[in-house]
Amino acid sequence: MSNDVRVRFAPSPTGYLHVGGARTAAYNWLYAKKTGGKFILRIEDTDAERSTDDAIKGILDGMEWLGLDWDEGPSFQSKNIENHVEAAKKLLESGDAYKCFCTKEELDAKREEATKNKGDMRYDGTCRRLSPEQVAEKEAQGISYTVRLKVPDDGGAVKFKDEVCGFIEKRHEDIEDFIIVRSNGQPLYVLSNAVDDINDRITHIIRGQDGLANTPKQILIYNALGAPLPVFAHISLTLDTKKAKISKRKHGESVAVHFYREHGFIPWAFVNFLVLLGWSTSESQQIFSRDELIEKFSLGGLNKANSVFDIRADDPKFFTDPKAISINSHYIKNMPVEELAPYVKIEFESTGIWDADYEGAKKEWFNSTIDLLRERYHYTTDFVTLGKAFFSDDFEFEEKAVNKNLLKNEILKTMLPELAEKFSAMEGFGEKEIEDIMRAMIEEQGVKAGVLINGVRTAVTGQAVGPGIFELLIALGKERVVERLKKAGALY
RNA sequence: GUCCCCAUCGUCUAGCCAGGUCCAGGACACAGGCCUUUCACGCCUGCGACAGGGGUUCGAAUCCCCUUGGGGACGCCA
Repeated sequence: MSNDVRVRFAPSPTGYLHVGGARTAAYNWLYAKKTGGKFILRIEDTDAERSTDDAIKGILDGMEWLGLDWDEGPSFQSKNIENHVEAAKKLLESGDAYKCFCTKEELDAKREEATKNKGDMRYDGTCRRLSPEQVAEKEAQGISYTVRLKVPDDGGAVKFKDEVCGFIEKRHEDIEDFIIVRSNGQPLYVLSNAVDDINDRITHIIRGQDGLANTPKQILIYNALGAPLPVFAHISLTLDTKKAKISKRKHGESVAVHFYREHGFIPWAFVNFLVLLGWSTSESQQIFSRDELIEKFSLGGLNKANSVFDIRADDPKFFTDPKAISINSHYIKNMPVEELAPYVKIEFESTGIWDADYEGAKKEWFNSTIDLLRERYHYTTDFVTLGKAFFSDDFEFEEKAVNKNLLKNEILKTMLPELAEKFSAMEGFGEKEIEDIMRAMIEEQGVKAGVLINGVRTAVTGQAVGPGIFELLIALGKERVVERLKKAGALY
């Protein structure tokens, strides 16, 4: 592969980074990594009305969190406006563009008319037919004008090969003379975007299929400007369960990257999930390490058909696409504990139960405890919710668990404190010894094993579920176990 | 309305370009089972799709056409 591949992600900062954008960014990033090329981040902030600094920060934060690092930028499109205007001037001089004096009102009226008659809504070319004298006259009158690209009327077509959509052909007659500069002199997206891509020497444009309709127009601009064409790859769109394009407006937080960060996702797990939405290997492999994904990624694996992001926003069990959860859960269970620990640390810090010793004297204990717990967790946040009792004395007793495992068995009211005594008298706190003591007590009192075991679990963790009891007690430590068992009587 | 794109299990998809090995494979979800002190994990089994119709062919999920369905673009937004 050639080393001068240059790809870009060019979001407009009108809101947080959403899953669709992140997915597009990920494909670009992957392609750059794969080819040893450069990944450029360009913020298309020319819509001053809608662009905000918060959104810029949100996008940058989201990209960083996902680990999608860029090689150049972020550059801001608003800084390049001169270049765009310059390009338009060139186009005007070469005769590839012309001035249009039609007012917005006239245009709106014509469009409305066309809508009413169910006709063509495209520009009718009125000003294209103006003679130089007429143009001069209108200019002399001080009438403001937009600049339109003069689409060839030679009966030809724009033809190009898209890496995912295949060969595409659009007849010139089907493209209207589109506006490239507003009447106030400000360039428009089709122009700005193309000129920036030319200036940034972008070789591969990997973007959503919603950009497909713009492509023939932009190719016309490239051609008129004499710039070499990049390779295009228009990726499928991400739809919601009703098959509509996902948007911030409609779906709110559940499509925001930061939402997943807040809900305890491992960033790479989320990238892994996102990439699979419209891309696959011929083996349908599901889990990829970073290096493996980079190695196996190719534009050819991109699916043409749109894919559905199965947001289950209203489903109490899932809250988002079950597959995303499943992949996250897989990473939590299988990634090296040392790599998981930093993510758990973040949760601890924000909950205020982080202990610096977890990275020092208690590091071994901390790592082995999260290793013990992670088997049944899906999110990093689970460590501070479901797992809180292992790290803090300030934990909740679940009512259901207390009812089922403690209150139903009156005998535990005395057995538990008794067990505390026995544990307390132990020299160490080994698994074998703990089991022997508990088994003996079960025998002695003639209760079912599960009664004591589940009762102890609830008494020391407040929950009805969790790791195997012996491992659990060791993880908790003798001191905490004895203390909590002693207090168990008070729960009745 | 005009132009463009797409179409395999509920969801993500493999297979399609180079037709037979596909009564269609994997993953998630779901159901059942095993394991088990709980809940998970893990393992096993099951449920479940080539949108419809025409062609071409000895043979079509794969090629062609039509229909239907879905999506996108059509803005002096990006």
